[in-house]
Amino acid sequence: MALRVYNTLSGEKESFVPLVPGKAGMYVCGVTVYDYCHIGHARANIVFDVIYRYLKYAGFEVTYVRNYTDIDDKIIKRANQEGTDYRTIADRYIRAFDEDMDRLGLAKPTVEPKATDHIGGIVAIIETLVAKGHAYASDGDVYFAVETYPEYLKLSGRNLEEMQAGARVEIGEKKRNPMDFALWKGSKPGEPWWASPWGNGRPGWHIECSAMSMEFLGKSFDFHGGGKDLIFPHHENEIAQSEAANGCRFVRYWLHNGFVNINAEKMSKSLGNFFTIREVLQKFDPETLRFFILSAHYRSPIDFSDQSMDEAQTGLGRIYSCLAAIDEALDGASAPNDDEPTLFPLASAGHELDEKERMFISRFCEAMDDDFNSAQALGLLFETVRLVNRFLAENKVLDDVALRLLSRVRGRFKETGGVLGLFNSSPAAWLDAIKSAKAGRADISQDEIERLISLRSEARLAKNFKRGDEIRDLLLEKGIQLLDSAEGTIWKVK
RNA sequence: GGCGGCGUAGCCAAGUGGUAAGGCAGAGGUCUGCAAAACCUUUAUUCAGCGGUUCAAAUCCGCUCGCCGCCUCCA
Repeated sequence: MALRVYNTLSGEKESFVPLVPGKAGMYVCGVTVYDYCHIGHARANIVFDVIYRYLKYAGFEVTYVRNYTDIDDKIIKRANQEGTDYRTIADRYIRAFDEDMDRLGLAKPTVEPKATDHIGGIVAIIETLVAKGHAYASDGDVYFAVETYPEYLKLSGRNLEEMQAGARVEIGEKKRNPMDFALWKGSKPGEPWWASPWGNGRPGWHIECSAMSMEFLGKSFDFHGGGKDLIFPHHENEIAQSEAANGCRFVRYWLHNGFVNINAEKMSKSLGNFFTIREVLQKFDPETLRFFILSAHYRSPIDFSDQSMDEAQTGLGRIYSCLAAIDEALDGASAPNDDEPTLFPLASAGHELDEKERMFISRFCEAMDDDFNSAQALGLLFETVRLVNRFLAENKVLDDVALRLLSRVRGRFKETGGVLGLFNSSPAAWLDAIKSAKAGRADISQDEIERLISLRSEARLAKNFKRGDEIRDLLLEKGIQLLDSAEGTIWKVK
Protein backbone atom coordinates (compact mmCIF):
# COMPACT_ATOMS: atom_id res chain seq x y z
CA MET A 1 0.00 0.00 0.00
CA ALA A 2 1.92 2.97 -1.24
CA LEU A 3 0.87 6.40 -2.31
CA ARG A 4 1.08 7.10 -5.99
CA VAL A 5 0.60 10.60 -7.36
CA TYR A 6 0.29 12.03 -10.83
CA ASN A 7 3.23 14.32 -11.39
CA THR A 8 2.66 16.99 -14.02
CA LEU A 9 6.40 17.14 -14.61
CA SER A 10 6.64 13.53 -15.80
CA GLY A 11 3.06 13.21 -16.97
CA GLU A 12 2.79 9.93 -15.08
CA LYS A 13 1.70 8.49 -11.79
CA GLU A 14 4.73 7.98 -9.61
CA SER A 15 5.29 6.36 -6.25
CA PHE A 16 5.64 9.01 -3.60
CA VAL A 17 9.08 8.87 -2.01
CA PRO A 18 9.44 11.69 0.49
CA LEU A 19 12.59 13.77 0.56
CA VAL A 20 12.87 13.11 4.28
CA PRO A 21 11.40 9.78 5.40
CA GLY A 22 8.18 10.25 7.33
CA LYS A 23 7.81 13.87 6.35
CA ALA A 24 6.13 15.73 3.54
CA GLY A 25 6.52 19.35 2.49
CA MET A 26 3.74 20.91 0.46
CA TYR A 27 3.36 24.36 -1.04
CA VAL A 28 0.13 25.46 -2.66
CA CYS A 29 -0.30 28.74 -4.47
CA GLY A 30 -2.88 30.75 -2.64
CA VAL A 31 -4.99 33.58 -3.91
CA THR A 32 -4.29 37.10 -4.99
CA VAL A 33 -6.40 39.03 -2.54
CA TYR A 34 -8.24 41.62 -4.59
CA ASP A 35 -11.78 40.21 -4.66
CA TYR A 36 -14.06 37.54 -3.21
CA CYS A 37 -13.21 33.96 -4.06
CA HIS A 38 -15.26 31.97 -6.52
CA ILE A 39 -15.97 28.26 -6.49
CA GLY A 40 -12.91 27.59 -8.62
CA HIS A 41 -10.88 28.74 -5.64
CA ALA A 42 -13.08 26.59 -3.44
CA ARG A 43 -12.23 23.56 -5.50
CA ALA A 44 -8.49 24.13 -5.45
CA ASN A 45 -8.45 24.72 -1.74
CA ILE A 46 -10.72 21.80 -0.90
CA VAL A 47 -8.73 19.47 -3.11
CA PHE A 48 -5.45 20.35 -1.44
CA ASP A 49 -7.11 20.35 1.95
CA VAL A 50 -8.03 16.72 1.40
CA ILE A 51 -4.54 15.93 0.12
CA TYR A 52 -3.09 17.58 3.21
CA ARG A 53 -5.43 15.65 5.49
CA TYR A 54 -4.74 12.37 3.75
CA LEU A 55 -0.97 12.79 3.94
CA LYS A 56 -1.32 13.35 7.66
CA TYR A 57 -3.70 10.42 7.96
CA ALA A 58 -1.19 8.25 6.11
CA GLY A 59 1.30 9.05 8.84
CA PHE A 60 3.39 11.81 7.33
CA GLU A 61 4.46 14.79 9.31
CA VAL A 62 3.25 17.45 6.89
CA THR A 63 4.33 21.04 6.53
CA TYR A 64 1.68 22.73 4.45
CA VAL A 65 2.37 26.24 3.19
CA ARG A 66 -0.32 28.27 1.46
CA ASN A 67 0.45 31.89 0.68
CA TYR A 68 -1.45 35.10 0.22
CA THR A 69 -0.36 37.22 -2.70
CA ASP A 70 -0.96 40.58 -1.10
CA ILE A 71 0.89 42.81 -3.54
CA ASP A 72 0.05 42.76 -7.21
CA ASP A 73 -1.14 44.94 -10.08
CA LYS A 74 -4.76 44.02 -9.52
CA ILE A 75 -4.67 44.92 -5.86
CA ILE A 76 -3.15 48.28 -6.71
CA LYS A 77 -5.71 48.84 -9.43
CA ARG A 78 -8.55 48.07 -7.06
CA ALA A 79 -7.09 50.34 -4.42
CA ASN A 80 -6.91 53.18 -6.94
CA GLN A 81 -10.50 52.59 -7.97
CA GLU A 82 -11.64 52.83 -4.38
CA GLY A 83 -9.29 55.65 -3.54
CA THR A 84 -7.60 53.68 -0.82
CA ASP A 85 -4.25 51.95 -0.37
CA TYR A 86 -3.27 48.46 -1.36
CA ARG A 87 -3.01 47.31 2.25
CA THR A 88 -6.67 48.04 2.95
CA ILE A 89 -7.73 46.01 -0.07
CA ALA A 90 -5.38 43.14 0.70
CA ASP A 91 -6.41 42.92 4.34
CA ARG A 92 -10.09 43.05 3.49
CA TYR A 93 -9.87 40.13 1.08
CA ILE A 94 -7.52 38.15 3.26
CA ARG A 95 -10.20 38.33 5.90
CA ALA A 96 -12.86 37.35 3.36
CA PHE A 97 -10.75 34.42 2.20
CA ASP A 98 -10.26 33.23 5.77
CA GLU A 99 -14.00 33.41 6.40
CA ASP A 100 -14.79 31.49 3.24
CA MET A 101 -12.25 28.77 3.93
CA ASP A 102 -13.44 28.52 7.48
CA ARG A 103 -17.01 27.98 6.36
CA LEU A 104 -15.83 25.37 3.89
CA GLY A 105 -14.27 23.54 6.81
CA LEU A 106 -10.67 23.71 5.66
CA ALA A 107 -7.92 22.65 7.98
CA LYS A 108 -5.47 25.43 8.71
CA PRO A 109 -2.21 25.09 6.81
CA THR A 110 0.97 24.97 8.85
CA VAL A 111 1.86 28.48 7.67
CA GLU A 112 0.06 31.10 5.60
CA PRO A 113 2.71 33.60 4.66
CA LYS A 114 2.12 36.91 2.95
CA ALA A 115 4.31 38.01 0.08
CA THR A 116 4.94 41.41 1.64
CA ASP A 117 6.40 39.78 4.75
CA HIS A 118 9.08 38.18 2.62
CA ILE A 119 10.52 41.02 0.62
CA GLY A 120 13.94 40.36 2.17
CA GLY A 121 13.97 36.75 0.97
CA ILE A 122 12.74 37.83 -2.43
CA VAL A 123 15.49 40.41 -2.84
CA ALA A 124 18.09 37.87 -1.71
CA ILE A 125 17.07 35.39 -4.41
CA ILE A 126 17.09 38.07 -7.07
CA GLU A 127 20.57 39.14 -5.97
CA THR A 128 21.76 35.57 -6.29
CA LEU A 129 20.23 35.29 -9.74
CA VAL A 130 21.87 38.52 -10.87
CA ALA A 131 25.22 37.42 -9.44
CA LYS A 132 24.98 34.09 -11.27
CA GLY A 133 24.11 35.79 -14.53
CA HIS A 134 20.55 34.47 -14.68
CA ALA A 135 18.98 37.88 -14.22
CA TYR A 136 19.69 41.43 -15.24
CA ALA A 137 18.61 44.85 -14.09
CA SER A 138 17.04 47.08 -16.67
CA ASP A 139 15.86 50.58 -15.93
CA GLY A 140 14.62 49.88 -12.41
CA ASP A 141 13.22 46.45 -13.25
CA VAL A 142 14.96 43.11 -12.94
CA TYR A 143 14.26 40.31 -15.40
CA PHE A 144 15.02 36.63 -15.46
CA ALA A 145 16.90 35.66 -18.61
CA VAL A 146 15.16 32.51 -19.77
CA GLU A 147 17.92 31.58 -22.19
CA THR A 148 20.31 31.07 -19.27
CA TYR A 149 18.21 28.25 -17.94
CA PRO A 150 18.23 25.44 -20.51
CA GLU A 151 15.44 23.47 -18.84
CA TYR A 152 12.97 26.32 -19.12
CA LEU A 153 9.47 25.09 -20.08
CA LYS A 154 10.11 21.53 -18.92
CA LEU A 155 6.91 21.52 -16.88
CA SER A 156 4.55 22.64 -19.60
CA GLY A 157 6.42 20.87 -22.38
CA ARG A 158 6.56 23.92 -24.59
CA ASN A 159 9.19 25.08 -26.99
CA LEU A 160 10.98 28.36 -26.39
CA GLU A 161 11.65 29.17 -30.04
CA GLU A 162 8.05 28.64 -31.02
CA MET A 163 6.81 30.69 -28.13
CA GLN A 164 9.15 33.53 -29.02
CA ALA A 165 7.79 33.44 -32.53
CA GLY A 166 4.27 33.76 -31.16
CA ALA A 167 2.82 37.10 -32.09
CA ARG A 168 1.06 37.47 -28.77
CA VAL A 169 4.20 38.04 -26.80
CA GLU A 170 5.02 41.69 -27.01
CA ILE A 171 8.62 42.73 -26.95
CA GLY A 172 9.08 45.12 -24.09
CA GLU A 173 12.02 47.40 -24.71
CA LYS A 174 13.36 46.62 -21.26
CA LYS A 175 13.62 42.90 -21.95
CA ARG A 176 16.45 41.23 -23.81
CA ASN A 177 14.24 38.34 -24.76
CA PRO A 178 10.47 38.65 -25.06
CA MET A 179 10.07 35.56 -22.91
CA ASP A 180 12.05 37.01 -20.03
CA PHE A 181 9.86 37.73 -17.03
CA ALA A 182 9.96 40.29 -14.26
CA LEU A 183 11.49 39.45 -10.89
CA TRP A 184 11.34 43.01 -9.64
CA LYS A 185 9.29 45.93 -10.89
CA GLY A 186 10.37 49.49 -10.35
CA SER A 187 7.55 51.41 -8.71
CA LYS A 188 5.67 54.10 -10.54
CA PRO A 189 4.66 57.24 -8.67
CA GLY A 190 1.94 56.56 -6.13
CA GLU A 191 2.54 52.83 -6.06
CA PRO A 192 3.63 50.93 -2.95
CA TRP A 193 7.33 50.20 -2.90
CA TRP A 194 10.15 48.56 -1.02
CA ALA A 195 13.80 49.51 -1.20
CA SER A 196 16.13 47.27 -3.19
CA PRO A 197 19.58 47.37 -4.80
CA TRP A 198 17.80 48.27 -8.04
CA GLY A 199 15.81 51.11 -6.59
CA ASN A 200 12.37 51.31 -5.05
CA GLY A 201 9.95 48.76 -6.34
CA ARG A 202 7.97 45.62 -5.68
CA PRO A 203 8.35 41.93 -6.46
CA GLY A 204 7.12 40.35 -9.66
CA TRP A 205 4.38 37.79 -9.34
CA HIS A 206 6.40 34.58 -9.57
CA ILE A 207 9.32 35.23 -7.28
CA GLU A 208 7.31 35.41 -4.06
CA CYS A 209 6.39 31.74 -4.21
CA SER A 210 10.02 30.78 -4.67
CA ALA A 211 10.99 32.88 -1.68
CA MET A 212 8.25 31.70 0.63
CA SER A 213 8.55 28.04 -0.22
CA MET A 214 12.30 28.22 0.31
CA GLU A 215 11.83 29.95 3.63
CA PHE A 216 9.49 27.33 5.06
CA LEU A 217 10.28 24.17 3.12
CA GLY A 218 13.86 24.54 1.95
CA LYS A 219 15.44 24.68 -1.47
CA SER A 220 13.96 21.34 -2.40
CA PHE A 221 10.68 19.88 -1.23
CA ASP A 222 8.03 17.30 -2.04
CA PHE A 223 4.75 18.75 -3.34
CA HIS A 224 3.77 21.91 -5.10
CA GLY A 225 0.17 22.38 -6.04
CA GLY A 226 -2.18 24.78 -7.74
CA GLY A 227 -4.72 25.03 -10.52
CA LYS A 228 -3.87 23.79 -13.98
CA ASP A 229 -3.81 27.35 -15.24
CA LEU A 230 -0.74 28.03 -13.14
CA ILE A 231 1.44 25.54 -14.99
CA PHE A 232 2.43 28.22 -17.45
CA PRO A 233 3.77 30.71 -16.79
CA HIS A 234 3.69 30.79 -13.00
CA HIS A 235 5.06 27.39 -12.04
CA GLU A 236 7.36 27.27 -14.99
CA ASN A 237 8.91 30.52 -13.84
CA GLU A 238 9.12 29.36 -10.25
CA ILE A 239 11.13 26.36 -11.39
CA ALA A 240 13.47 28.52 -13.44
CA GLN A 241 14.11 31.01 -10.63
CA SER A 242 14.49 28.49 -7.86
CA GLU A 243 16.61 25.98 -9.68
CA ALA A 244 18.82 28.61 -11.27
CA ALA A 245 19.37 30.27 -7.90
CA ASN A 246 19.81 27.17 -5.77
CA GLY A 247 21.39 24.80 -8.23
CA CYS A 248 19.20 21.92 -7.14
CA ARG A 249 15.86 20.37 -7.94
CA PHE A 250 13.06 22.60 -6.74
CA VAL A 251 9.94 20.42 -6.48
CA ARG A 252 9.69 16.65 -6.67
CA TYR A 253 5.97 16.28 -7.40
CA TRP A 254 3.82 18.85 -9.20
CA LEU A 255 0.09 18.52 -8.53
CA HIS A 256 -2.52 20.44 -10.51
CA ASN A 257 -6.27 20.46 -10.05
CA GLY A 258 -8.79 20.76 -12.88
CA PHE A 259 -11.21 23.61 -13.37
CA VAL A 260 -14.76 24.22 -12.40
CA ASN A 261 -16.78 24.70 -15.57
CA ILE A 262 -20.08 26.36 -16.21
CA ASN A 263 -21.82 24.78 -19.17
CA ALA A 264 -18.61 23.00 -20.10
CA GLU A 265 -16.71 26.29 -20.21
CA LYS A 266 -14.03 27.33 -17.84
CA MET A 267 -15.30 29.54 -15.08
CA SER A 268 -13.13 32.59 -14.70
CA LYS A 269 -12.97 36.20 -13.78
CA SER A 270 -12.19 37.18 -17.33
CA LEU A 271 -15.21 35.35 -18.75
CA GLY A 272 -17.41 36.71 -15.99
CA ASN A 273 -19.27 33.41 -15.61
CA PHE A 274 -18.35 32.80 -12.02
CA PHE A 275 -20.14 32.27 -8.74
CA THR A 276 -18.54 33.38 -5.52
CA ILE A 277 -18.29 30.98 -2.64
CA ARG A 278 -20.59 33.25 -0.68
CA GLU A 279 -23.30 33.12 -3.32
CA VAL A 280 -23.23 29.36 -3.48
CA LEU A 281 -23.22 28.99 0.29
CA GLN A 282 -26.42 30.99 0.51
CA LYS A 283 -28.14 28.20 -1.32
CA PHE A 284 -26.21 25.10 -0.40
CA ASP A 285 -24.45 24.02 2.73
CA PRO A 286 -20.64 23.81 2.73
CA GLU A 287 -20.46 20.04 2.97
CA THR A 288 -22.66 19.69 -0.09
CA LEU A 289 -20.21 21.81 -2.06
CA ARG A 290 -17.31 19.77 -0.71
CA PHE A 291 -19.12 16.54 -1.48
CA PHE A 292 -19.81 17.71 -5.02
CA ILE A 293 -16.17 18.61 -5.55
CA LEU A 294 -14.92 15.32 -4.16
CA SER A 295 -17.29 13.31 -6.31
CA ALA A 296 -14.98 13.77 -9.29
CA HIS A 297 -11.26 13.15 -9.53
CA TYR A 298 -9.32 16.30 -8.68
CA ARG A 299 -7.61 16.52 -12.08
CA SER A 300 -10.81 16.26 -14.12
CA PRO A 301 -12.94 19.24 -14.99
CA ILE A 302 -16.27 19.41 -13.18
CA ASP A 303 -19.39 21.12 -14.41
CA PHE A 304 -21.10 23.23 -11.80
CA SER A 305 -24.86 23.62 -11.90
CA ASP A 306 -27.80 23.77 -9.53
CA GLN A 307 -28.83 20.36 -10.71
CA SER A 308 -25.50 18.75 -9.90
CA MET A 309 -25.48 20.48 -6.53
CA ASP A 310 -28.99 19.20 -5.84
CA GLU A 311 -27.85 15.72 -6.71
CA ALA A 312 -24.84 16.09 -4.45
CA GLN A 313 -27.09 17.18 -1.63
CA THR A 314 -29.37 14.20 -2.15
CA GLY A 315 -26.40 11.86 -2.19
CA LEU A 316 -24.83 13.34 0.92
CA GLY A 317 -28.24 13.23 2.56
CA ARG A 318 -28.41 9.52 1.86
CA ILE A 319 -25.23 8.98 3.83
CA TYR A 320 -26.32 11.28 6.63
CA SER A 321 -29.69 9.49 6.85
CA CYS A 322 -27.87 6.23 7.23
CA LEU A 323 -25.65 7.68 9.96
CA ALA A 324 -28.75 9.02 11.68
CA ALA A 325 -30.26 5.55 11.59
CA ILE A 326 -27.10 4.13 13.16
CA ASP A 327 -27.20 6.81 15.83
CA GLU A 328 -30.77 5.93 16.59
CA ALA A 329 -30.02 2.25 16.84
CA LEU A 330 -27.07 2.91 19.09
CA ASP A 331 -28.89 5.48 21.14
CA GLY A 332 -29.23 4.37 24.72
CA ALA A 333 -27.35 1.17 24.12
CA SER A 334 -23.81 1.54 25.39
CA ALA A 335 -22.06 -0.54 22.80
CA PRO A 336 -18.36 -0.93 23.38
CA ASN A 337 -16.23 0.29 20.50
CA ASP A 338 -14.53 -3.02 20.08
CA ASP A 339 -12.09 -3.41 17.22
CA GLU A 340 -11.98 -7.19 17.58
CA PRO A 341 -13.40 -8.77 14.45
CA THR A 342 -16.47 -10.74 15.38
CA LEU A 343 -17.90 -13.81 13.77
CA PHE A 344 -21.31 -12.64 12.83
CA PRO A 345 -24.12 -15.03 13.64
CA LEU A 346 -26.98 -13.05 12.12
CA ALA A 347 -28.51 -12.88 8.68
CA SER A 348 -26.64 -12.46 5.41
CA ALA A 349 -26.46 -8.68 5.48
CA GLY A 350 -24.68 -8.95 8.82
CA HIS A 351 -21.95 -11.08 7.34
CA GLU A 352 -21.54 -8.78 4.38
CA LEU A 353 -21.49 -5.70 6.54
CA ASP A 354 -18.99 -7.29 8.87
CA GLU A 355 -16.80 -8.12 5.90
CA LYS A 356 -17.21 -4.64 4.47
CA GLU A 357 -16.33 -3.06 7.78
CA ARG A 358 -13.15 -5.07 8.11
CA MET A 359 -12.01 -4.17 4.61
CA PHE A 360 -13.18 -0.59 4.86
CA ILE A 361 -9.98 1.20 5.77
CA SER A 362 -7.77 -0.74 3.42
CA ARG A 363 -10.15 -0.06 0.55
CA PHE A 364 -10.38 3.59 1.47
CA CYS A 365 -6.61 3.88 1.49
CA GLU A 366 -6.37 1.97 -1.75
CA ALA A 367 -8.57 4.60 -3.37
CA MET A 368 -6.79 7.57 -1.84
CA ASP A 369 -3.35 6.09 -2.47
CA ASP A 370 -4.22 6.04 -6.14
CA ASP A 371 -3.64 9.72 -6.79
CA PHE A 372 -6.18 10.80 -4.18
CA ASN A 373 -9.15 9.17 -5.85
CA SER A 374 -11.88 10.65 -3.68
CA ALA A 375 -14.64 9.63 -6.10
CA GLN A 376 -13.76 6.01 -5.60
CA ALA A 377 -13.62 6.50 -1.84
CA LEU A 378 -17.12 7.97 -1.93
CA GLY A 379 -18.27 4.89 -3.83
CA LEU A 380 -17.06 2.76 -0.92
CA LEU A 381 -19.08 4.89 1.46
CA PHE A 382 -22.25 4.34 -0.54
CA GLU A 383 -21.69 0.61 -0.77
CA THR A 384 -21.44 0.55 3.00
CA VAL A 385 -24.57 2.65 3.37
CA ARG A 386 -26.57 0.19 1.37
CA LEU A 387 -25.38 -2.70 3.51
CA VAL A 388 -26.15 -0.86 6.72
CA ASN A 389 -29.67 -0.10 5.52
CA ARG A 390 -30.21 -3.69 4.57
CA PHE A 391 -28.78 -4.88 7.83
CA LEU A 392 -31.08 -2.59 9.78
CA ALA A 393 -34.07 -3.75 7.75
CA GLU A 394 -33.25 -7.41 8.35
CA ASN A 395 -32.61 -7.02 12.07
CA LYS A 396 -35.34 -5.21 13.91
CA VAL A 397 -33.94 -6.41 17.21
CA LEU A 398 -30.27 -5.68 17.65
CA ASP A 399 -28.23 -7.72 20.05
CA ASP A 400 -24.87 -6.79 21.46
CA VAL A 401 -22.95 -8.20 18.51
CA ALA A 402 -25.05 -6.18 16.10
CA LEU A 403 -24.63 -2.98 18.08
CA ARG A 404 -20.92 -3.46 18.24
CA LEU A 405 -20.77 -3.87 14.49
CA LEU A 406 -22.80 -0.72 13.92
CA SER A 407 -20.60 1.15 16.31
CA ARG A 408 -17.51 0.11 14.38
CA VAL A 409 -19.13 1.11 11.09
CA ARG A 410 -19.94 4.51 12.51
CA GLY A 411 -16.33 4.82 13.59
CA ARG A 412 -15.17 4.12 10.02
CA PHE A 413 -17.39 6.86 8.65
CA LYS A 414 -16.10 9.31 11.20
CA GLU A 415 -12.52 8.31 10.55
CA THR A 416 -12.68 8.64 6.78
CA GLY A 417 -14.97 11.65 7.07
CA GLY A 418 -12.14 13.31 8.95
CA VAL A 419 -9.91 12.82 5.92
CA LEU A 420 -12.48 14.00 3.39
CA GLY A 421 -13.70 16.83 5.61
CA LEU A 422 -17.22 15.40 5.68
CA PHE A 423 -19.69 14.43 8.43
CA ASN A 424 -18.64 17.22 10.73
CA SER A 425 -22.23 17.74 11.82
CA SER A 426 -24.31 15.35 13.84
CA PRO A 427 -26.49 13.52 11.30
CA ALA A 428 -29.74 14.65 12.86
CA ALA A 429 -28.57 18.26 12.95
CA TRP A 430 -27.44 18.21 9.32
CA LEU A 431 -30.69 16.72 8.13
CA ASP A 432 -32.64 19.25 10.17
CA ALA A 433 -30.62 22.15 8.83
CA ILE A 434 -31.28 21.11 5.24
CA LYS A 435 -34.97 20.81 5.99
CA SER A 436 -35.27 24.26 7.54
CA ALA A 437 -33.16 25.83 4.81
CA LYS A 438 -35.60 24.49 2.25
CA ALA A 439 -38.61 25.44 4.36
CA GLY A 440 -37.38 29.00 4.51
CA ARG A 441 -37.70 29.20 0.75
CA ALA A 442 -41.23 27.80 0.48
CA ASP A 443 -44.03 30.32 -0.13
CA ILE A 444 -46.21 29.11 2.71
CA SER A 445 -45.74 29.69 6.40
CA GLN A 446 -44.97 26.87 8.76
CA ASP A 447 -48.03 27.75 10.84
CA GLU A 448 -50.27 27.44 7.81
CA ILE A 449 -48.74 24.08 7.00
CA GLU A 450 -49.35 22.84 10.53
CA ARG A 451 -52.93 24.11 10.43
CA LEU A 452 -53.68 22.29 7.19
CA ILE A 453 -52.09 19.14 8.47
CA SER A 454 -54.31 19.05 11.55
CA LEU A 455 -57.38 19.67 9.37
CA ARG A 456 -56.34 16.75 7.22
CA SER A 457 -55.75 14.54 10.22
CA GLU A 458 -59.26 15.20 11.46
CA ALA A 459 -60.68 14.38 8.06
CA ARG A 460 -58.69 11.16 7.88
CA LEU A 461 -59.78 10.18 11.35
CA ALA A 462 -63.33 10.51 10.12
CA LYS A 463 -62.36 8.34 7.16
CA ASN A 464 -62.99 11.31 4.88
CA PHE A 465 -60.05 10.41 2.67
CA LYS A 466 -61.25 12.52 -0.23
CA ARG A 467 -61.02 15.70 1.85
CA GLY A 468 -57.69 14.54 3.30
CA ASP A 469 -56.23 13.94 -0.13
CA GLU A 470 -57.39 17.35 -1.32
CA ILE A 471 -55.42 19.01 1.44
CA ARG A 472 -52.44 16.85 0.68
CA ASP A 473 -52.56 17.84 -2.99
CA LEU A 474 -52.94 21.48 -2.06
CA LEU A 475 -49.80 21.38 0.04
CA LEU A 476 -47.95 19.45 -2.62
CA GLU A 477 -48.67 22.27 -5.06
CA LYS A 478 -46.87 24.55 -2.64
CA GLY A 479 -43.98 22.11 -2.65
CA ILE A 480 -44.80 20.64 0.73
CA GLN A 481 -44.69 16.89 0.92
CA LEU A 482 -46.49 15.03 3.69
CA LEU A 483 -45.07 11.98 5.33
CA ASP A 484 -47.53 9.85 7.24
CA SER A 485 -46.37 7.40 9.83
CA ALA A 486 -47.68 5.62 12.90
CA GLU A 487 -46.45 8.53 15.01
CA GLY A 488 -48.41 11.06 12.99
CA THR A 489 -47.82 13.29 9.99
CA ILE A 490 -44.66 15.25 9.39
CA TRP A 491 -43.76 17.31 6.37
CA LYS A 492 -40.79 18.28 4.25
CA VAL A 493 -40.12 20.63 1.42
CA LYS A 494 -39.84 18.87 -1.89
C1' G B 1 -0.53 26.95 -35.30
C1' G B 2 2.18 24.60 -30.77
C1' C B 3 1.40 21.80 -26.24
C1' G B 4 -1.94 19.10 -22.94
C1' G B 5 -6.46 16.72 -21.72
C1' C B 6 -11.22 14.53 -22.43
C1' G B 7 -15.24 11.42 -25.00
C1' U B 8 -17.95 5.10 -20.14
C1' A B 9 -25.97 3.91 -19.24
C1' G B 10 -31.09 9.36 -19.61
C1' C B 11 -27.56 12.58 -16.53
C1' C B 12 -23.03 12.76 -13.17
C1' A B 13 -18.85 9.59 -12.44
C1' A B 14 -14.80 5.56 -10.92
C1' G B 15 -12.14 2.11 -13.57
C1' U B 16 -4.86 2.45 -17.50
C1' G B 17 -4.20 -5.25 -19.83
C1' G B 18 -8.05 -10.07 -17.23
C1' U B 19 -13.73 -9.60 -18.57
C1' A B 20 -17.84 -2.44 -16.56
C1' A B 21 -17.62 0.83 -8.68
C1' G B 22 -20.89 4.40 -7.03
C1' G B 23 -24.58 8.55 -7.19
C1' C B 24 -28.97 10.99 -9.42
C1' A B 25 -33.15 9.94 -12.36
C1' G B 26 -36.34 5.61 -14.05
C1' A B 27 -38.79 0.72 -13.20
C1' G B 28 -40.48 -3.26 -9.79
C1' G B 29 -41.22 -4.56 -4.57
C1' U B 30 -41.94 -3.74 1.00
C1' C B 31 -44.84 -0.20 3.71
C1' U B 32 -49.70 2.63 3.19
C1' G B 33 -56.93 3.79 3.25
C1' C B 34 -54.50 5.43 -1.36
C1' A B 35 -50.09 8.01 -1.67
C1' A B 36 -45.54 10.18 -0.26
C1' A B 37 -41.06 9.40 2.25
C1' A B 38 -37.77 5.65 3.58
C1' C B 39 -35.67 1.07 2.52
C1' C B 40 -34.70 -3.21 -0.79
C1' U B 41 -34.08 -5.00 -5.79
C1' U B 42 -33.12 -3.67 -10.69
C1' U B 43 -31.07 -0.73 -14.95
C1' A B 44 -24.24 -0.68 -20.13
C1' U B 45 -22.54 -8.13 -23.51
C1' U B 46 -20.44 -2.67 -23.54
C1' C B 47 -16.83 1.96 -22.91
C1' A B 48 -17.05 8.30 -29.64
C1' G B 49 -15.75 5.66 -34.57
C1' C B 50 -12.33 2.65 -37.53
C1' G B 51 -8.03 -0.30 -37.72
C1' G B 52 -3.69 -2.70 -35.08
C1' U B 53 -0.82 -5.33 -30.90
C1' U B 54 -2.26 -9.41 -27.38
C1' C B 55 -4.49 -15.74 -25.23
C1' A B 56 -7.05 -11.31 -23.28
C1' A B 57 -8.17 -3.96 -24.33
C1' A B 58 -12.74 0.84 -21.90
C1' U B 59 -7.60 0.29 -20.65
C1' C B 60 -1.56 -0.15 -25.14
C1' C B 61 -0.48 1.80 -30.50
C1' G B 62 -2.22 4.43 -35.11
C1' C B 63 -5.87 7.18 -37.70
C1' U B 64 -10.74 9.81 -37.88
C1' C B 65 -14.61 12.68 -35.58
C1' G B 66 -16.32 15.75 -31.47
C1' C B 67 -15.46 18.73 -26.98
C1' C B 68 -12.27 21.47 -23.66
C1' G B 69 -7.91 23.84 -21.57
C1' C B 70 -3.06 26.40 -21.71
C1' C B 71 0.03 29.45 -24.96
C1' U B 72 -2.25 36.98 -21.77
C1' C B 73 -4.02 37.90 -15.40
C1' C B 74 -6.50 33.45 -13.63
C1' A B 75 -7.46 28.01 -8.79
